[in-house]
Amino acid sequence: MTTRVGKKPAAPRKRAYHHGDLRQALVDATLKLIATEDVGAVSLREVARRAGVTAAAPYHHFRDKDALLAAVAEEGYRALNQRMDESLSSIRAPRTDNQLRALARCYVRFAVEHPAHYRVMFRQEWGDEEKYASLHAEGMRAYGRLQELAKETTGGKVDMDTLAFTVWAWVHGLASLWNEGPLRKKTRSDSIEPLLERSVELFVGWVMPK
Amino acid sequence: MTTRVGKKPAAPRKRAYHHGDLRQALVDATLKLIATEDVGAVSLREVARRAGVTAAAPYHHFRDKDALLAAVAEEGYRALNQRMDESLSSIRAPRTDNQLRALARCYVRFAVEHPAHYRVMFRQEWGDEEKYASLHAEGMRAYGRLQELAKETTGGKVDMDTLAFTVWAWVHGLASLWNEGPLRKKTRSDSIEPLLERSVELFVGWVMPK
DNA sequence: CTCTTATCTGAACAGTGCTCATATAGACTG
DNA sequence: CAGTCTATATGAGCACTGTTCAGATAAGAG
Repeated sequence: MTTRVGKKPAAPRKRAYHHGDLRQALVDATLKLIATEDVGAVSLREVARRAGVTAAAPYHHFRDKDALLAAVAEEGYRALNQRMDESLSSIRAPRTDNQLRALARCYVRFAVEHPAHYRVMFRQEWGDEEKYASLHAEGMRAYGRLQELAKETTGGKVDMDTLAFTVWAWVHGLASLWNEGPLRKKTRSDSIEPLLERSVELFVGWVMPK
Repeated sequence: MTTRVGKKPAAPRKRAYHHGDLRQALVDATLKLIATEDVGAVSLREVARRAGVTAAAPYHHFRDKDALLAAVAEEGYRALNQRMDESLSSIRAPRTDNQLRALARCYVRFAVEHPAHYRVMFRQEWGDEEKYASLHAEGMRAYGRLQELAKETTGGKVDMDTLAFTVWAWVHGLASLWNEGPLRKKTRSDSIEPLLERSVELFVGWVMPK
């Protein structure tokens, strides 16, 4: 039947079929949608509409709506990872404290610049790591950077995972609290930058005292 | 028909057409729903169904679905605040480090024990603080505890708000990362307790060095 | 007792996720 | 080239959703 016969060995590029590459087009349409609207405005039908295709077409590329959103989330992690790489490689004095500063800043900035996208990345639905394996893989790449940094900092002797977790919790908390509101209301500025800068210095002072 | 009590001041029993306190019944039904299912399973119609009422009835008590969820969120903050109060008042040696430990533990535990409820409390929809004034008020009561603690810690001299924010970000991050998955997968235990305990000691050691 | 008002119903509308039989267009085989 | 074969897209349809609205009903005020 329509179950895979194993003939097609992971086509590197989907050529011009009916649409071209509908899968990516759907992901892009979703990204464009959540860039302005919030994630609640994402409906499979609207996404299909924007891709110029019927409501049933996406089901040939994604198992269901969650599968599309998972692909969007995965691309979020990819973008975040790339940004972290760029940020780390552009440090003049690559001491661990500067690396922590760079990672924290670009993590929080990414989340604040793309709130809906960031929210999709952390939906509870992605819990099943077999079902969403590639998403988890990409997410773990991000965590890997924190782990490496933690290893350098602690010298591997004490509880490096706890440190990495705690750092992640901190930046994720800053970003989430800002994006979801309650934190935003307590500060004068409409930018997170001042708060971010102060929190970073506070935190770095704790983790890496001179 | 069941018992027909003449007076009905505080609405003990669901009565026929006009049922005692539908508003609270709807909130309770939602709470019962998200105690087992996740928040995506909450539909106004299902909640109405469980309250033994038609789909249109809730609209006499809540402007829309979000208004119901906001009431649920508000009750979440109330429960959290109560738990924090109890926790703080049951400390033997009320030093600031013990207070921070207590707050962090009971905050994270609440979030982990009621993941869906906690998630509702931090929906981006509550951004409008005029529209959801009472919700924001209850949320700020929770933040107030952190602020007080930060004031005691810093003696009011340095950046107490930054400290309070950072602490909040930390506990919120721990709870969120655990609930939404990525963190959970990196630890052996199916309980957050070991990780929580280590993170708490790490953090307290930073904020309040001996 | 009548009248008023808050509450609840039943029906309806538009929109959703998803399935299925059917149509079509590239790609593969001969 | 013709003749498949299969992935892709369609359009209709189902069950469900949030929300509105005219009308029924109950509870309380006069």
